[in-house]
Formats: sequence, C-alpha cells, structure tokens
Amino acid sequence: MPAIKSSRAEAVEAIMREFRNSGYDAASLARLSAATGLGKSSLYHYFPNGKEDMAKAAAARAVELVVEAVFEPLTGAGNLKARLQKTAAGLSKFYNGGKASCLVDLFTIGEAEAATPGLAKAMAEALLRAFAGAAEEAGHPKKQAKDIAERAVIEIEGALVLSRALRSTRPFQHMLARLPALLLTGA
Amino acid sequence: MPAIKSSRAEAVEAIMREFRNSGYDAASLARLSAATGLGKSSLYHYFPNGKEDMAKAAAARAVELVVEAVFEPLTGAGNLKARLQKTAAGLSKFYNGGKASCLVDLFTIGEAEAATPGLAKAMAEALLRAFAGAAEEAGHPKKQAKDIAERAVIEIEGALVLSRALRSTRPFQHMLARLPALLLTGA
DNA sequence: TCCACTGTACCGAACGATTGGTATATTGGA
DNA sequence: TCCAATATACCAATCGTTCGGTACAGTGGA
Repeated sequence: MPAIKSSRAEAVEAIMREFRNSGYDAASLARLSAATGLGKSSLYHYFPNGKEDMAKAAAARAVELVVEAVFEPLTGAGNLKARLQKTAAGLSKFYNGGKASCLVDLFTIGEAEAATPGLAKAMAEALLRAFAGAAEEAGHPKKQAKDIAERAVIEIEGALVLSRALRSTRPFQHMLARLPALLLTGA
Repeated sequence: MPAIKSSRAEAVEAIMREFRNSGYDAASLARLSAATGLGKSSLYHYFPNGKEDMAKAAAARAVELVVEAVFEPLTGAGNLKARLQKTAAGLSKFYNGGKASCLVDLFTIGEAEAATPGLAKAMAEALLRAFAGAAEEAGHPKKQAKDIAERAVIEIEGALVLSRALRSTRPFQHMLARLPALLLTGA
C-alpha cells in the first residue's frame, strides 16, 4: 500500500506539528493554513467543523504515533529491559528529542479543553496504563506499579516542560536515560 | 506600611489568576477586564504597554509568591527536614493544591514567550538553584545535588500537568509527599 | 464515443465578531 | 485646581467561519 496520494493525511501531520509548536490558542487558522499550504477554505473542506476538527484529528494522529512509539515497543517481543530502551528511543523520536511539546499539556490550556473535552485525560490515562503494565511485568505489585507508572508519566511531562523552559533538550534526554531503570527497579 | 488601598496590586493578583487559568493567549483583554473588574482604560492606566505589561507584572508577582512559598522556607531556620516540609506546604498553597498551573509551563507556549522573553527560563533556573542548595545541604555532592534538583523541578511541573489532565489533585499531592525525601535521600 | 452529471479538491473574498490598543472626555478626591 | 482614575467611543487588524465559485476526475446512460 504505497498510499501515493493522501493530501489530508499530510495536512493532519502539518496541523499536529503546528499545534505542538504554538499550542491550541496561538495556532490560528492563518498559521494552520500556512503550515499546511492549504487555503483557509480548503481546510474547511477536510475539517468541516473547523479548528475543533483539526484539533481532534491532530490528537488522533498523536495517539497513533504514541502507540507506535510507546505501546508497541512496550508490549512487543524480547526481554523487558530491551523493550524499555526501545520505548525510550520511541519517546525521543516522538518528542523530537525534547523539542516538541506534549498534547496532554497543551490541550489542557485555554480554549483547547472546551474544544476537545476529555481528550487529554484519555491520553494521560492510556499512558499510565501502558507503563503500569510494564512495571507489573517487572515484578512490582499492582499498587506499586501504578505509583511507578505515575512517576514515569510525571517525569516525561515535567522534563518536556523544563526542557522547553531552559531551551535545552538535556533534561529530557537525561530523564529518558533513567526511564528504564525507574520502571524496572522503581528507583 | 499597611497599604490599605492598592487597586493595582489587587488587579495584578486577579490578572495572575486569569493567566494561570487560561494561559497567555486565551487570556483576552475582555477576560482580564472581567477578572479585575476594571475597564480597559483602567487596565491601560496601570499597564501602559497593555497585555505585555500585565504578563510581566503577573510573572513578577508569581516570583514574589514563589520566593515566599519556596525560597524562604528552604533557606530559613530550623532543621532541613522541617524546612522541606514547609516548602512542600508552600508549594501546595502556591499551586492551590494542584489546581493552578505553573507560569513556567504557560509562559513557554504560544505568544507568551515573545511577550516575556527569558522569563520562564529565569524562573526555572532560580528554582533549580534553590533546590540544588537544599540537596547540597542534605550532604549530596554538588553534581548529584544538581541532578536531584532537576528531578524535583521536573516532578513539580510534571505533576501539575498530570493533575490538570486528570482533573485530580491526587498526583500533585502525592508528589509533594515524597518531595522532602527526594531532596534528602536522593530517592 | 459522447456528454450530462456528480463528487472531490481547492481557492479568493468576504462575513460578523473579537482582538489588542488609543483618543477624548468626565469624574472625584486631595 | 490638580491629577489619578474611570468611562465612552472608537480604531485597524485579526479571529474563526462561510460563501460562491473554479478545476478536474470519474461515472453512467444513450
């Protein structure tokens, strides 16, 4: 399936990038138009409900990418440690080494929450579940596994914020390096 | 100085609240006007450069509050553990138990960064320094103290994001409970 | 083979509303 | 009488959205 032609999919990719760069409120239709190369009215062809539809499509695409980068490595074959390292690598790719923001963060700010109700919450919960599964597999009892998963998600989100503030990918990379150990040993 | 009357200070307080609730981009002048109870002309009387000045004033006020809630307990009298617990309590108050967002997060998104250049970075660095000092006092060597401080800031920012996404203050409270131990023992 | 018809993809121009911001009064207390 | 503070009215620019329309690739009946 070469999928030689899918203008819409390309648009979604560009829109997601723009939302992650600017946040929901600052990503104006003018910006989104420029980012996609499509006229404003063309955007309404693909996304009849406007900005709201674009946000939903971007979020859905982000979920796909997270599944690819996190869920699949995490639940795939091989020993746990190797899979966790693959997961860290996947996260690094998805977050562009720490330069890109997380939609869980951005979509809980300003008008975004009203436009995409419950979306960020669902994304966060999915991440928590995935990491809790890994922690359980590492031998931690259920309750403790949940705590570890929570810390993992917190560290990912927090490291992204700090990296953005300091304009350095170092905190994010540093965090990724200790992620496997956190889930394996709980430290 | 009783400062019985200071309309401007009250306005700054309300403005800061609004920025923390809505983010910089979604906090329109109409919203800020409603939040302060001041007409547009009054806002421009107090903040001649408009929204930018308001953002700077809000950030300056936030810094004051963080100094009060974090820096003073951290560098005050008493044994370290007690001071760290006071710091955690101060953080809980400043972040309204986890319901309020952090300006370090908000002010690195969208137009905010252009309006208040370097501000979020400076705030983050000040926090890092304060926590590193505490970790050193706890006996950790300089380099390790820096790592611990970074983790502390990451966990604070990350817990705020997660709490906002899940619409529950639990992750933030949970994180505050382990903050003193993190700085004391590095775990 | 022709051609009327349909659906998809896109665009420029404009919509009413709201944005951040300004100019000009008016008010009221010291 | 001053002058800080507030009100009223307005501005250009931009917001998200919609309209009317073109270009073109199929499709299906005659």
